[in-house]
Amino acid sequence: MMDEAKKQRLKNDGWEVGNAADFLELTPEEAEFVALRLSLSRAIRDLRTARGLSQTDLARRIGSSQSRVAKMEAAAPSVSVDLMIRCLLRIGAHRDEVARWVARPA
Amino acid sequence: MMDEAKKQRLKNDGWEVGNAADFLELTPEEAEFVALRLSLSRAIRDLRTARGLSQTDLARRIGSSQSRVAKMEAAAPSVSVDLMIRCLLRIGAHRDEVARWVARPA
DNA sequence: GGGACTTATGTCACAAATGACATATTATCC
DNA sequence: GGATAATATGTCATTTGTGACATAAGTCCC
Repeated sequence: MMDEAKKQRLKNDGWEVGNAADFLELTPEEAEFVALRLSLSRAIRDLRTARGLSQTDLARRIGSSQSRVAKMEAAAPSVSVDLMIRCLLRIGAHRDEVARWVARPA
Repeated sequence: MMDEAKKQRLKNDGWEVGNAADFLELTPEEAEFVALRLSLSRAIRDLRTARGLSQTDLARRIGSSQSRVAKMEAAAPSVSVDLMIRCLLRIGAHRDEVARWVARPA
């Protein structure tokens, strides 16, 4: 978390401090959607590293490429929620776990 | 639920009774994925009717067409999970509710 | 039976996602 | 600091998803 002192300094320099939703002017729904995507992407990275797999390993396992795994973990816009969920299920996660990540606060 | 008597009759006629996963020979992950999709589609219909909206109303609200709403509620293959989730959030559902539907058994 | 309304199904032009590949950047070890 | 592995970023042809439209089929009231 950014401390108050830094916030004040930035503000003096002409910056406002907010979150991604503020910056990109997202509606609340849109903000929830990106948060959901972020949470899923983190889950993929966590699960993968927990299993001791490289991105290349995981890619092979789910029939995709290393670059796409990287993009999934970065929650890149070119990655759909479908893909992330299918990926998680493929690693052995179950619906209820996916659900936890869907709900998990950013 | 189909009763046992009917199952027996069908079997006598040369049918086996199973579920969609059996029939389509889905892997367990794939089966979980379609169950997840089905649950979301039902959620959309339930939420819509609970709000007293027609498919056309909902379509307008989410910036889509009546036909697409119909396809969402039918969990048609041409509908992505992304779309269904964005739709639910747009109607006013929140991440934790979406999560419940994601986890809900078929 | 004929409107008015709602939902289902088919099609299509266009947009977005996907896997693959190349290449760049960043650790990690010697 | 060079070699090696891991991760990130860019591009592209093909596939898939999307909104829109038309039209069929079902429902309800008169």
